[in-house]
Amino acid sequence: MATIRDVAREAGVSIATVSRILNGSPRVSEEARSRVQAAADALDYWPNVAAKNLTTSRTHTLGVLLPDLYGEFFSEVIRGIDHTAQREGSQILISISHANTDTLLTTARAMQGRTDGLILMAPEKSSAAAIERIRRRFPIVLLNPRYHIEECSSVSIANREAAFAVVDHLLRIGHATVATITGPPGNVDAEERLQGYRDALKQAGRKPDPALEFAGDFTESSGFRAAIEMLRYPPLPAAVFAANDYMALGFMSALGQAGIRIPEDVALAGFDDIEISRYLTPPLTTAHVDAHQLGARAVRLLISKTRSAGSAVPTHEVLPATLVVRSSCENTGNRRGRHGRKETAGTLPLPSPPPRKPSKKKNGKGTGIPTRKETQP
Amino acid sequence: MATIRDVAREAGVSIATVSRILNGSPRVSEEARSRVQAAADALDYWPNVAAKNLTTSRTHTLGVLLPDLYGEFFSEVIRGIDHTAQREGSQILISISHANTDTLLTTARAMQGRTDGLILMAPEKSSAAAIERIRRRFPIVLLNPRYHIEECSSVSIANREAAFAVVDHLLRIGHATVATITGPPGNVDAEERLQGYRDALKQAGRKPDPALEFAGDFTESSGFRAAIEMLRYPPLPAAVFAANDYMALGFMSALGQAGIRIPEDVALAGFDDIEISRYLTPPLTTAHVDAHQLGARAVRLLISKTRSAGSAVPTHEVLPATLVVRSSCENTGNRRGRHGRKETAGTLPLPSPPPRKPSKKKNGKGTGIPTRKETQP
DNA sequence: TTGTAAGCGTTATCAG
DNA sequence: CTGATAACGCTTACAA
Repeated sequence: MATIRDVAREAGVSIATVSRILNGSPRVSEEARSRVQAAADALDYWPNVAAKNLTTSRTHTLGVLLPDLYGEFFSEVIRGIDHTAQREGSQILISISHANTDTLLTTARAMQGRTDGLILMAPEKSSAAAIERIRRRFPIVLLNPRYHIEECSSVSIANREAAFAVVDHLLRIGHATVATITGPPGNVDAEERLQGYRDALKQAGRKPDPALEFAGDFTESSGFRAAIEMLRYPPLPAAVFAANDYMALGFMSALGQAGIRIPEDVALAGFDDIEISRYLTPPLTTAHVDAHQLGARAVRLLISKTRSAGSAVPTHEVLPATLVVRSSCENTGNRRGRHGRKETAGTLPLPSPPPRKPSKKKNGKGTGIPTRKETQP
Repeated sequence: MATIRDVAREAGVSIATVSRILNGSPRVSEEARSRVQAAADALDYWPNVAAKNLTTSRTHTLGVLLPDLYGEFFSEVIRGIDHTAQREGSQILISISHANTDTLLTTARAMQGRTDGLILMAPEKSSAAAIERIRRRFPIVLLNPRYHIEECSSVSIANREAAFAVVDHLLRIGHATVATITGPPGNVDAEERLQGYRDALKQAGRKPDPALEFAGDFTESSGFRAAIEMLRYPPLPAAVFAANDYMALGFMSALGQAGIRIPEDVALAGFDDIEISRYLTPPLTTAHVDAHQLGARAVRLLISKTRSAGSAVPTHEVLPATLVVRSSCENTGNRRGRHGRKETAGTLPLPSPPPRKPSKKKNGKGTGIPTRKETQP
């Protein structure tokens, strides 16, 4: 492949001149400029980015270290990161699935010299030590985990507040007992959501009951298993708060098989508002998390950090989550009654179009939980 | 940050020795080894990867250029890529959303010197010219698009064959008319699936009817709109094949609102088998695509290509897709009859656990369409 | 076994 | 405005 030297020779100038021209330096003659451009085009010259990185010690690349996520949340976070990075003229070097502190460190090492900073999502508390070592070498922004490492900037989700809002809603509309299906132990999101659940109960004057806290791990199948567990020891709770939508999905599936109706027999709410939640039967009440925004914020924070060269004080942004009320949590007051779904007559009523996502308000730092009542999609 | 020179000074050896030791060269004295290790640890030395890339002209990094995908398919492809790359000791540099040929080229340029090869997914046919330029500089593997660029290795999905199998199934179980909701025009997957649909009709002795081909664009809302369109001009077709699951989802949602039942009033099938398809009411018949595998294959192909230094002939792998039959496409022979779902008695039957994914058979190159009949999840 | 020194492809600092 | 030339941090002959 052609190097800057080839271009210089072809254009009959020095490599310094080529470099200047190709980087848009102002003090160059029009004549040299056109000769160099022609030569570069003729040779189809692409600069070697690694070499450029080395001399400038700027890479215009952001490292992204994620746990082994999957599904929509994962994809939206990445999209948010990449879109924003692209707008800021940066690329992203991704690595997923750092199982443990060791691989986390290894991956971070592989970023040395190739990234200007790191976006790091490590929901396990045990990674704190590794993070401490990493942050001495890179500007970093922590994604999501709110167990504060005060020295690092972070952007996280108002898990506790939103979970509180969800459960509070269930209680307010009259559900007598509210159970929960938790996320994996040691996971910060899971713990914060559980805390929100408990706080809501307490505020309503009820004591959290361990028998109502079913262990899950954020997978559908764990929601499915939790349902089986509940069915084994009746009576069913009036309502269930699953710590994420996937578990709610598994829960619904199990109940469907057992012939139990939602919300008539059990009300249900989830967390995350994954795309399909609104399409379920019934549509799922949940807390909407703007994953795209989460990634976007992290990038902006990180980029501003790399610009101010470490002098800046760490910022902690908390993204609010929106309570989205759909029919899965209704209190029909009609437990074990007749069919909820009405029989349709022979005519074919035209449905209304699906609702759009909530407008993305830019009210960044608040932790207030906006509520939205959604009609049937 | 400490460089190799600092370590050398600290250990009292030359930088060459440090390099040798840190890269596990055999011919070094035990004494030097321990001194260097100690120095490296003390200084917390992390080698600069960009510099290493420059000297060795190997990066152990794979570039991944994707269109603006989202959702599970996207996330699974990336996971498949990253997992496999990690196992092969490589990292991935991702860039998504190359809207057009221009940005595609720009992004590829940013990879120069930083990646050993490129995995490229560009479902729009118009990118062919750009691909042609890129492949002169990098070993590349094309993901998915089967409009053959013979010179490039590729791994793609048996879109046509699987779509054929789906529609063929609908016809075989007795659905008189089968409509389709298509993907966006110009998209290779969409076109191949449409072709499979038409071929199945033809094989059954029917002429494809443009009035039964509804235009969609792979989004839920386009499925929703297609449903409205169908409702506007009765009668409904006996069955509908949506070119992906998201559109099937939107379709179901619209029909649910209109009080039309699936499969009693209209049978439905999708494509992709996204995670939630099995949890829908009713569970969705679809073609299972192993997105993770797709990514994994691409990585293996690319890595073997980088090793054999361009001498190898291009390989074209086609990943089969599995027809997954669930209840959304049943022929109840009971159109507009009574409720399909049986009323449940007072007892609570325990559901069976959710079905697992099909076992990932390693029967790579075939295009045969394995079929799987799935009981209710 | 170890050290010296020549690159790798750029940018950036000087003189001119 | 332009050209030498010294970095950048590392690997790797080639000598010793």
